[in-house]
Amino acid sequence: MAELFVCQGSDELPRWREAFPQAIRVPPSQARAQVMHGDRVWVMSNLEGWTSLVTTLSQRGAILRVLSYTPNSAEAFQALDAGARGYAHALSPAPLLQQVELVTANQGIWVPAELLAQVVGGAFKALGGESRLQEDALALLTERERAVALAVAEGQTNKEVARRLDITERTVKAHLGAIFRKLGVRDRLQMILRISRQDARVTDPGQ
Amino acid sequence: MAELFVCQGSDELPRWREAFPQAIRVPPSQARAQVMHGDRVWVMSNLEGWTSLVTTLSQRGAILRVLSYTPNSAEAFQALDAGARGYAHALSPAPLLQQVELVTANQGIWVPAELLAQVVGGAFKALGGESRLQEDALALLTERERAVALAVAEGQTNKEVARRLDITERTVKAHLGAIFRKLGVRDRLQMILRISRQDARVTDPGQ
DNA sequence: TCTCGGATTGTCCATCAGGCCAATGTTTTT
DNA sequence: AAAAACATTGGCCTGATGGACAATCCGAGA
Repeated sequence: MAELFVCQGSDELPRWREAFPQAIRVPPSQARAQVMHGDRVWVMSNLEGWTSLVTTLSQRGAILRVLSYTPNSAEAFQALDAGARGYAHALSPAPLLQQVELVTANQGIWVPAELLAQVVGGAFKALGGESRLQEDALALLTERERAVALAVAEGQTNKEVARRLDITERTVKAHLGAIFRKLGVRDRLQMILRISRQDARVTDPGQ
Repeated sequence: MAELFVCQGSDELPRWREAFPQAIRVPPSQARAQVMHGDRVWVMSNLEGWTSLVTTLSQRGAILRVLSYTPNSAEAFQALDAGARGYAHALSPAPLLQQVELVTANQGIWVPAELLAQVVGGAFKALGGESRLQEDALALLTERERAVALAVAEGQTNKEVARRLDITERTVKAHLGAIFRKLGVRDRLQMILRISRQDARVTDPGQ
């Protein structure tokens, strides 16, 4: 039961490597030859013909997960329809990837919380995972800090945020400093990754 | 984070008790009062108004699973649509129930394998068939530029990227300049928003 | 062969980002 | 009432960032 990662030579995905240090990288040309029943396989959605590859390998009895740089519901459907059991952002942090691994290895389906609603149907109320943790991070902030954080998360500069909130750029910096301290990040980049992308730790229902 | 089992007085479900010895049985009348955010809840589908109960509790932030004596895809859909993350046979053996627990506790969805195709397929149809892949912003970049972009998208500084790729910080800047030009963005923030968070549009104007 | 795009590095420079120290006024909590 | 937290702004300083202009090397084509 090998752990395999099908990708182009260029993609190293350090976070993925961090999550699965013992896994094997496989070029798409050799995937069909190497994957066997029971293998756990990750496939990048930027490969040529990834859907047919996923179909083939899942019919063979492998557990398929698809990673995408641009997750969207349409692609998620393609992945699931092709037989994948998991679909996530290619740049997801290691704990999240391990969570996906855990879920899919146990006959579960894993898709990003924000796509869940669309995957299951119109009115699916998915209040789990990301949104909750996301709000946890934002919940640590004050009203004003949250406003600054959200503006910065849209890619605005301090000056632009200042104009939008009608305060001085200096004040924006003050809020940002407080935000960084509270969230334990070093700069706006890390902050964005913290509040706008999925973050998860594996839950062990250890009785 | 309690483990709760909402059922009529008659249902004892020894297998369920075996799987979760420490769990609490709750009559449906008290479920709304006792369930809190983060609780893991199992609901029997033979209860009056189980769908609204599931909806309420899942919106409250609990993790919902539905157990049925007569599993079928229609009911599975109802359960998922109401916010449940798991759906299984009420008489499933203990290890399977624990598996459902594990999967759903980790943001996964669990439905019986024989219903999987219909659930996924149904959602697929509901959204209007296959759709075209949006062009990948990363595809516009060269091999090296992509590597830089991905590293930067993880929140790394130019210096860190330089170390990782074993090039000068100056070269990193050169690549970034080319990336910004190609993607039409002004800085790394905008680039990240561009390559790692493309909005999920299902609309398909072409065709 | 000669040109073109890509990878690499350099210097110079204006701007941006954040940290540090400090201040004032308001609101909330104890 | 006193303490703590929050919102606001100031100056100063260091390092990070990105553009402009320019150079070298290399492989793929015309």
